[in-house]
Amino acid sequence: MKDVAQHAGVSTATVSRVLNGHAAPTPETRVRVLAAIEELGYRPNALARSLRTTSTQTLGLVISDLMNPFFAEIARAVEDEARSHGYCVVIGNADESAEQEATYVRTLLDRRVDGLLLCPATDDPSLVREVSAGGVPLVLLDRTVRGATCPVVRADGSEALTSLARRLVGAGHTRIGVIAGPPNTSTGRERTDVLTGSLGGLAQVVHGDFRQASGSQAAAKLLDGGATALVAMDNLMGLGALGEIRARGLQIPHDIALAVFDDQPWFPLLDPPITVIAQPTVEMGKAAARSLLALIDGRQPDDVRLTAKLVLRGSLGEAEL
Amino acid sequence: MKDVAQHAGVSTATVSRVLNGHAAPTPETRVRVLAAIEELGYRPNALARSLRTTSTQTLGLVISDLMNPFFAEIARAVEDEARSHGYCVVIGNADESAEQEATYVRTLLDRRVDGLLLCPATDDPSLVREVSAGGVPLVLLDRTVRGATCPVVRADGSEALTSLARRLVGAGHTRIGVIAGPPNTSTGRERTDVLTGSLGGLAQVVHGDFRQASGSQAAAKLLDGGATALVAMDNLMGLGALGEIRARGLQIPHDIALAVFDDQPWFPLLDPPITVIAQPTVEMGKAAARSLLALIDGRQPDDVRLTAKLVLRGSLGEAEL
DNA sequence: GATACATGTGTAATCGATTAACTACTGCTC
DNA sequence: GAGCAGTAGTTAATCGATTACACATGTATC
Repeated sequence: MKDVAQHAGVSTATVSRVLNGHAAPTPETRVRVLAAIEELGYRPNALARSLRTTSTQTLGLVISDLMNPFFAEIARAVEDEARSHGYCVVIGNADESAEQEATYVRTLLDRRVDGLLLCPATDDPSLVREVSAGGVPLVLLDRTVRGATCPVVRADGSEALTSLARRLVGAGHTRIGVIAGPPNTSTGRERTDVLTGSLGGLAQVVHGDFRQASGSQAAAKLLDGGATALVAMDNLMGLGALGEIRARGLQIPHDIALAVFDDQPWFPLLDPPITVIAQPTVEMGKAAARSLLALIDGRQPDDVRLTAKLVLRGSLGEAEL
Repeated sequence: MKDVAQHAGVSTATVSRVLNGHAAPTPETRVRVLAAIEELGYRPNALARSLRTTSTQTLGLVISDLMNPFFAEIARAVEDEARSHGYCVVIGNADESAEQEATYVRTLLDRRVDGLLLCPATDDPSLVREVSAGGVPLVLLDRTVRGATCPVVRADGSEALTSLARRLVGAGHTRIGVIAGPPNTSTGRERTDVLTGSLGGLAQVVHGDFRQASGSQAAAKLLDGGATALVAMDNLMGLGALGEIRARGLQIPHDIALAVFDDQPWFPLLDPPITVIAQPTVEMGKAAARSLLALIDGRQPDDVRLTAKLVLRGSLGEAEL
């Protein structure tokens, strides 16, 4: 910057003003400075700028797993929305581990992100409190924690789940296997509670960990238990369940009915196509980014609840008639 | 930091020394300082540290699309490897657009990333030159550019592709549709060249853009042209092709043979399971991260070429016998 | 007891920007 | 021509760390 100033015959203050679009400099000076910048190929140091202004124009996003297409799409949406407002996004992979999540959150705070989006690995509120205590704007995404005091953006699958339950019961299923998420995550618990609630005593629940392998194992256990219908509570466990069903040579929906929470582009390609509860993923990501930006801006955004929808495609068999 | 120093009755220099594990401070002083840090909940400002040390412990990763599972997995692998070496990764989504790619690269340079991983959207070398001119360590991943002067990490599918071609020809296919990537990307061009080369005159090529919709369109065109086999050059275009095949009610492999470049976890679940050329995605990501870290470390890593493998699953029909 | 040397800590410059406070100049009014 | 306002630009403090250098103290050497 000093070089540019010298080159243009002005002080660094003037260069800075030109850069930040202040009113002061004459058009003439402005042109000279811009020419010098151009000529020297000068690019301002964002670190120095941030240190001085205490704003990094960066959001932190901590999610459980980038390879889970659900979170990848969320990340994509957050990134798009943030960029359109001039913000960058730093993504942290927590790998469904609370410690790694905490590590990442602290790293991001150390780097002075302007705000943080978090998909908490567990519903333990201590990390959230730590962030809030630091005064950093925080929005929870997809999952919440016990007694959360910050804005939360999530999907509401209650209606879809009860409707799904009604259909399964109506079609005469009496042993319905639920491949549930971890009970210490809000989504894991809530979805399962709603579904088993509407199923009366017909549900058998096995908890997985939102990963493919656990889906296979849970499916195996439930099939052994005589289940005639399976509901997987996220797309990766659904993938695992599908693998197990295939490995046993079972036919959907004749031998086993299947529904999965969270849609994927390839579900319609299976034979039969898979019935799902589709979450408005992109909208969730965008809404969360918007809420966070509002918070950074000093406003106090409301919680957002977007409804997930039951999409019937054939894998439930007669339950869809 | 000043507060901590005061609290511990030492100077900021000593605090800094304790923080950075210098030999100097007495165990006694060290304990006092650490106690003060603990008590005040002090966390060093990474921005200030970076400004002074000119090292951010951050890598930049610019990819085409986070929602493409191939890139998501790459990102995941890069992130894992980087973290295990104490580095963070900032991910930028270029959306297969050269301008957006350039914008992102510049943003990352402005933030003084210690090194950059780039999956170039086109094979135009100007952006690469710009980065190199700035003296920032750079490694290309998956794709290269014309006359690249930096390390490149990519998959080599030649063997798998020629082997695939041999099988298709051997099975008597005479009109083989190739859903190719954009000709201005190195992977798009090279894969297509190798395949059409080994197919003699039997190939019909339609170019897509590595996205699902283009895969459907290309498949439609090729099917209209009488193709009896399709090869999609990436997983998203493969997804699109599958959709088109299904929409027309065609049976794989009876009516149409299909192979896809790049494996996905759900390909084995289709009926029949899809034959693919599997890339060592995770290894690519890790290798690229390692190369970049080596470069940052002042060493001069070699190019890496990992071989992609043909995985026969049934969607080629008699070509697999 | 003076000299040298090691050791632990403090002082102050530095990284590269922003910005409040100040100065110099121009032009206008009375 | 003094006084005042307004404008363009400079000087220097500041953000929060690191680190070269200086300094004080304690120990070993002759």
